[in-house]
Amino acid sequence: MPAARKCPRGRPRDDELIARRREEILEAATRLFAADGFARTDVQAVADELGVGKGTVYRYFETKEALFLAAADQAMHRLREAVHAVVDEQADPLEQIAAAVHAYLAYFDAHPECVELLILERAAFKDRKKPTYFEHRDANVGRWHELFRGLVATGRVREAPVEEFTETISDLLYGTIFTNHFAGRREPMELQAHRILKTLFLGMLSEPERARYSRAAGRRCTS
Amino acid sequence: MPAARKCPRGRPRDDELIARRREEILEAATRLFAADGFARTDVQAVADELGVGKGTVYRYFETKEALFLAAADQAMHRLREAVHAVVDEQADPLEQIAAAVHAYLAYFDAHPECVELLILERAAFKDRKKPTYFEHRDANVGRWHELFRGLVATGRVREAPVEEFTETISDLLYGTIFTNHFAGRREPMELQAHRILKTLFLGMLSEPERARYSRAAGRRCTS
Amino acid sequence: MPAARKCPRGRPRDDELIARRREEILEAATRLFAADGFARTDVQAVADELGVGKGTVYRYFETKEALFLAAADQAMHRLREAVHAVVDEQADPLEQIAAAVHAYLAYFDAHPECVELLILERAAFKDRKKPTYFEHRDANVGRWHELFRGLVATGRVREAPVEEFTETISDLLYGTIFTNHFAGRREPMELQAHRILKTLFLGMLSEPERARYSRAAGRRCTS
Amino acid sequence: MPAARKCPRGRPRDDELIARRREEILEAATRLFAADGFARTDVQAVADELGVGKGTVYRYFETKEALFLAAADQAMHRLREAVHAVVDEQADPLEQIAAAVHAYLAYFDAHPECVELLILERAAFKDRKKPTYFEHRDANVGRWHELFRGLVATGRVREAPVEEFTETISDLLYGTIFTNHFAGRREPMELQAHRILKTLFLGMLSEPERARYSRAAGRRCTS
DNA sequence: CATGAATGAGTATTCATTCAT
DNA sequence: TATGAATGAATACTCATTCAT
Repeated sequence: MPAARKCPRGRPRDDELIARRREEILEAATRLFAADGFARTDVQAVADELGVGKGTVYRYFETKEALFLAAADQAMHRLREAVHAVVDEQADPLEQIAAAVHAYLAYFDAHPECVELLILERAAFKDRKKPTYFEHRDANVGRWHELFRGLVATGRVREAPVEEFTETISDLLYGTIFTNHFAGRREPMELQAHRILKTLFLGMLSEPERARYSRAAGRRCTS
Repeated sequence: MPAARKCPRGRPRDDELIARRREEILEAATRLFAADGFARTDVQAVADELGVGKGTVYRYFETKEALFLAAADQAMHRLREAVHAVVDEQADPLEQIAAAVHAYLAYFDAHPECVELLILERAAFKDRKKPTYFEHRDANVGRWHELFRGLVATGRVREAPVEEFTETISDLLYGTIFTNHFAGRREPMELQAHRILKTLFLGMLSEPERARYSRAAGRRCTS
Repeated sequence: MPAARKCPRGRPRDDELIARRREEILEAATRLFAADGFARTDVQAVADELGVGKGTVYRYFETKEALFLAAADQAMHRLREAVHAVVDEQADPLEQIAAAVHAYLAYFDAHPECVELLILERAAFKDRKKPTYFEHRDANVGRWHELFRGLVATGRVREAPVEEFTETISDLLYGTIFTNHFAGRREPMELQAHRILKTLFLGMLSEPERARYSRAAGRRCTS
Repeated sequence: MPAARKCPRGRPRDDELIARRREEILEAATRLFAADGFARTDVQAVADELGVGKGTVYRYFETKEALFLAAADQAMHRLREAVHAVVDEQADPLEQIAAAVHAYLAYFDAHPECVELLILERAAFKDRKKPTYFEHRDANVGRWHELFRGLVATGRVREAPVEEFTETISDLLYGTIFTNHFAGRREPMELQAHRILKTLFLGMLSEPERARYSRAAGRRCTS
């Protein structure tokens, strides 16, 4: 008799154990993939890192590819959670934007491996899959569109299609984390967030030049 | 007189042919690397594409890696040339900025393979080399710093360290080409350039909100 | 108590099987290397010979080179054992020498592949390693020096530095196995051993000539 | 008749030039093959060493293999010449033997590359060719047989088939040059020659032991 | 369930040889 | 005749995946 195998009353939470193990594998995988790249990381190395057999890793993830994609997905999930958490603390929409920018930069500042994962995913799975990053971004963008619609309606943000704002912010942040990571930029994260927000909110031109530029742009559009 | 020792026995080398062949290899390589990734592209495939033997490719590039890096370098060189060409046609500094943004986006719009190359380089050669993109960027940035110093001095751009401007523009453009390429964004390139310039120059806020934000930002800084 | 942590999850390793497999691989490798040379022997061929996958061979030996050197080492070990076994059966030192000579020649007569291995090792690993043969020889020579010292002391062998004897024997045997193998000499092994021992023990000269030669040599030395 | 093919009076000695060039190539090849082994020596390297094109080497030797074998053959030729030269200076047969032993050892002492060539030839061309060394040896051995027949007839060497003597000497010398070269033996060449001759001529046993051994050997043979 | 032994497809690189010039 | 550009056959080694224990 294989016996109580964890006693009467219960045999509880094998599921929990399984979930925890899954997380552990994903974390080890993230670390190693980010450090060595997809091709140069052996599944064996992931198993070794955890002190388990290689077969065990394969019980949790069908293929090396699935393991990698799950790791990328996890990273994006956590980014989303981190951003949501601070956004929800703010009432004012502009403050929400500011909070989101801070949280976004802070997340990748604290988890540079995640930037690596974004790159690696593209390099390794170009034609097999829509990038995880954009999947997550698109799932989120509707909410920001609404927010901007409100801001335009209340006259706090200038008139323009709201997509212009979300895309610009999105691109700027995306480019920033890459540059931070690849070029090894050492600007303190807080200052960087301020700089970005200031430029996004106010632009670069001086007051007199703004007027001139607006007029010129207007002419161009109506011509 | 045996003539200026100018009768090199044997088949003479044709430098021009060599240079042309080199370019051809690089172009085929760019195409294939971009299409399939570094690891999945055989050197054999590059040779086949050109109808030459594999050994010939190796006569021109010591290793597959060298071939790849040369392709990436060529792409960046051409970007630089394309940008310089249009910038030099403009006299007004703000027009120069606008021209550069257009040219940058137009280049990657016309050569999406180059975006791929940037990604692949990072994924494959993370620790072996400073990314080609940033090497070229850094070689260029001084010129833009000066330009912005002039704009600040003449009061056309608001007071701020010029690095803030160059970095913001740089990051925004970098993020934009990636998003365009990865997420398959279909916004017409010209419109995109306008959107980006408008936001960079004017910011997002409405006039009344600008005042409020400036005041708040000022308070924060002095507190 | 979960029992002496002696329940290693998973398939248990079978050390004996591993050792046997190792031997088998070494034997196949010896055969093939000897037949075709180092360069012309594929690791795949070794695997095929055993009906296993190539990867399996690499589980046991890190590189083709390591496989080869292990094969050479095994051959020398066995030579040593074969020689020791017969030497230990003899009490008289001269008989021991005779037994060693017989065993040495018999070993290479029975295992001509081993002669090949000696050659191949030198040809392939000249600058990477002290030849296995000489490593083993040097590990053994002390014992023979002692034996000869005893023989000189008891007046059974003429006065001379004992190294002269060991080196001469060693060189003669070494040259003999090479010549046997390379030139395809067909002299029966037993006769060959007798011929060698007789010459080593008695020399080639006739009695009268010995006297003359000794005198001449003496003159030369004292002059 | 294809015309004077050699012109009127003069344009002399192309043949001589060709022969000289051939020698040069062979010398460079010997050096490089000995240093790096057959497989690791590129024909290109031989060409570079001489400052000529690779095609030129191929004009003189059909294949890399032919080049190697010619180099080995040249080495053996020179050995033969060196030995003959000193032998012919001696009148007494025993002195001739001594002179040959000296010359043989001196040759390989001065040209260690030749030892390498012997090895390499065996390793690379085992089944394609009778070793050059033995070809040359066999071409020579008849002469030594005669010499020994004379020595036996005149009672200067003990009664025995003359092959016993030539083979023993041959094997001992062969083994000696290998050991010298492989094990890096540093015994001065002159001393080594004396040691070898003394043992060959006188044997190792003391006078009393000789008698005993001879008797025992006799018993064994007649039993 | 966990393990790790076994497998074999997949690939960059070298270099002897040829032959157009 | 000499050259060296072009060629492509040949080959060790890795590592994702499977499956017997």
